[in-house]
Amino acid sequence: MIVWEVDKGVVRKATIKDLMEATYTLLNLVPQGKTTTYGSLAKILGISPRLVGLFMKKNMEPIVIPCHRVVGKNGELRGYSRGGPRIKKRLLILEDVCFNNNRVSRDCIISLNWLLDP
DNA sequence: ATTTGCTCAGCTC
DNA sequence: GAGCTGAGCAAAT
Repeated sequence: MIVWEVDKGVVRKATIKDLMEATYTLLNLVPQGKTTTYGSLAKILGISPRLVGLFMKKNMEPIVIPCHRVVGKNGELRGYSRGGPRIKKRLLILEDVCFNNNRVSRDCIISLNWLLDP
């Protein structure tokens, strides 16, 4: 479990809520027409990929969080609680994300790691 | 292409 | 508390 710095050197463990907020913040960095993966987010946050999925499912704030821009590492859609993968794909196509064979094509997936590096 | 093992918060009982 | 369930992933087959 990662540590979460508050202020004045006060440090505590990251709560689930912290991690959820961090996840959503990172998600806001993903531009329209691109996607990222559960694993990539998880790696940055130091949590398991499953947990990222769990956050997406649990969160019930519809439009503000672009949950549909998170896909499996191989480009598979995985789940979508609001209407299933069909709807998820439809949303992505609406954003000009390229597909081949029900998978998001590689060049529409960004890792977010190299966005943070420089 | 398919199977296997790992992982961990939430949900149910 | 114990046991089951996933919006996942990587390695082995």
